[in-house]
Amino acid sequence: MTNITKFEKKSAARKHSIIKATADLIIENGVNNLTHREIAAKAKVPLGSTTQHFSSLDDLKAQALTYLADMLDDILQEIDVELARNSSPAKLAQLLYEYLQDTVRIHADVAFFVASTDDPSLRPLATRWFDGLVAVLSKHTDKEAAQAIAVFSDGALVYTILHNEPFSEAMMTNIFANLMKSGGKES
Amino acid sequence: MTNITKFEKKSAARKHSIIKATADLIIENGVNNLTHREIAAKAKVPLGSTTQHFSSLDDLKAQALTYLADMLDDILQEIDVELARNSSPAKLAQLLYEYLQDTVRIHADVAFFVASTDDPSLRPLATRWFDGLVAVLSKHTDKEAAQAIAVFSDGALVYTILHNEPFSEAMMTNIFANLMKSGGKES
Amino acid sequence: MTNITKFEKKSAARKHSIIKATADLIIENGVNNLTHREIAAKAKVPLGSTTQHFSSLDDLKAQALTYLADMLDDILQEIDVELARNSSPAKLAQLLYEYLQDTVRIHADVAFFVASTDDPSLRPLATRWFDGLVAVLSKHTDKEAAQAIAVFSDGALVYTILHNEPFSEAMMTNIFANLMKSGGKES
Amino acid sequence: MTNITKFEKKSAARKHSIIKATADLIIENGVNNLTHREIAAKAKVPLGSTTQHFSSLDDLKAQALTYLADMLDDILQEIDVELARNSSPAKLAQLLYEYLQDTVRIHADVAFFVASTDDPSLRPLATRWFDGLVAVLSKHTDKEAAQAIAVFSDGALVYTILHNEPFSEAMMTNIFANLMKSGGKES
DNA sequence: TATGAATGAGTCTTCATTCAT
DNA sequence: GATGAATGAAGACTCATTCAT
Repeated sequence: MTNITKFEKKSAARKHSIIKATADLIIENGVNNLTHREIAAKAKVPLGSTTQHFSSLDDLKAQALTYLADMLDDILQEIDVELARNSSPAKLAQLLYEYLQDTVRIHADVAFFVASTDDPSLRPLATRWFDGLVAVLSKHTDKEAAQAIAVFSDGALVYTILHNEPFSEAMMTNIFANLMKSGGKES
Repeated sequence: MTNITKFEKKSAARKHSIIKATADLIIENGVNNLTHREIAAKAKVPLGSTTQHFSSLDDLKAQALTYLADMLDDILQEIDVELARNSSPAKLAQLLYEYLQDTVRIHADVAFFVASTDDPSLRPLATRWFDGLVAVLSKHTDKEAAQAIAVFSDGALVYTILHNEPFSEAMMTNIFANLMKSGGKES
Repeated sequence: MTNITKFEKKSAARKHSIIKATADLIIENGVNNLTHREIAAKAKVPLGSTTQHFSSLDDLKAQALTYLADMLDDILQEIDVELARNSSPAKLAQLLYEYLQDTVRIHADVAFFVASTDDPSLRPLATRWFDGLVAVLSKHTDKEAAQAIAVFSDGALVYTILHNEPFSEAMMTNIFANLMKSGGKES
Repeated sequence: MTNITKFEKKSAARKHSIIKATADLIIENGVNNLTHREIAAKAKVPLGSTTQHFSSLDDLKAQALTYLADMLDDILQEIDVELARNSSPAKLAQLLYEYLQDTVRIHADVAFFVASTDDPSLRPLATRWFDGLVAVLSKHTDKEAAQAIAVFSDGALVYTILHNEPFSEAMMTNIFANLMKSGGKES
């Protein structure tokens, strides 16, 4: 390993720690309350580092949101695996209920939405979860039901944020049962 | 009409025009991008007027959001009236589809959500639509189905914002049919 | 009594209540923290009244300080009367100690000083107490001792403000005894 | 000298020049009439620099007052040295008379007093001179006389400010003679 | 390349004073 | 004369971004 690569590694590590700190602050304070100073403090790097590696605060924000979106992909994969074993409405409800209990992830989801409200170029981050969920569900039900469930799950996210508690697992079980059944019949 | 009431009327009118301008800007630019200067320009009043009647920008924001929320109540009442005549899933889907086509109103709804994300005291504004819709729907189906439809409709709102087009009316018809039927059975 | 005089009386009463409220606020918040709004609120008069009867806030401040200075004259007269009966150092110390315990009056004295620091035209208000005390004391001791005691008493005022408790009465007795004795001898 | 220390030196120099400018303005205009703008103009630095190194205007004010207080300590030390050689009342009167002739220093003293009137946390600055003077005097007379002289000297400061001329040196000589004699006798 | 001081544009907010009613 | 809405000047403060070192 040459010195140059060492440098690069070090630099990349620092860059990553800044992205991570930014992501943490997005979860904590919301996506509209970022400042270079707070990010530098959280990441324990000099202020200059937060402008050195990123063309602007918006750029850094976008990268942090992307980082968070990648994280959400992991949940999706877990859901995919679980549904392969058991795709009953109750199982699906359970999996989504767990997701709604994860403060970090639902705040990340909110951040995608809020950010894309101000900057349309960030919309793909906000639709990634929706599209992914539809794809996973489509393996077990028809496309229309999959979409219905995905839309419902976004509604449940909103409910959870506004009520400070996840939408009822029992009701989700019933609802998913109906949506999947009907989906199967109608498509 | 005495001079005093004339005064009050004029003053109230100006205050209202500031609130209206703020509401317009919320719809146009999002709830996180308000400044006294832009509000004053939009309302065509001097900068000082925007602080004369409101204790802070947050206060003004809250009043503008309340004004928008009151506006949404009107739609709800229309839906209430329409459903009294015909509460079929297709009719419900049609009414919500119309709502989702109204850019101003869905952006208002988003503003409630986004604002309450940063300031919990604004949450009641964000839940007002949800609670109202549940109340209206409860006249025609059981409570659980009413909630399911309301949650779904929030999801459809998110879908609409993120995709720049309302969620399919046809699919909503199917979905509501299932949710209402099931609601009827289970309760 | 004609209507006009009634008006005048009413107007004068209102003006006086504004001056009184201003004086109260000077004691409470210091002479540098006056606003028309707070004065109007304290006096329970409309905002306009506080500018109608006074050419400026500085004018109002000056009148309020004059009102307070007049109040201090009363103490001086009491001291004068008391000293006529007993002009011993102990009596004098007791009288000044009482004065130093009166929060309102010492804050008034501070206000004169602070105000005259910013506006030399107010200096006469600040020297009125000093000059009056010298005059009263001069009846019982020579001029030089009278001045010495007056200067000392201003120092004791400063001490009292900074230490939040009056300067020792016992020490004042000793000190006055020396200053008066010496004054008698040396002049 | 490394680059880093060069940086620090330059930065510290600028910070110091801002504090110095603030101190100058306190002497010139009084402690209640500071603005960032005037400070920046006086220090010949951009407006932003006056907020870069100080958390608030109050913080800057406090640092400027501390700077002035440190300056006053120097006089005290001179007095200490002089009194070691000759602690006669006449010498003491001469030293204090010199002090009262120094416009900058007496205005600094006034600033401590006025500032601590609005912000009790600044009181230690205002009592520093008094406590120091008592300590120095205590080497040459008893504690009570030392306190008496210090109180008197605060009174003489007030006199000087209000009359625009120092209190008489001759009278101070007499007064100190009496206070020290009595002190000597009573302790 | 890394750093953080420097800058200045822009923000909210306060309030004396004016003046229409 | 009485009122309080209207105005705008001025203030404190924040912070993204630049750039000298």
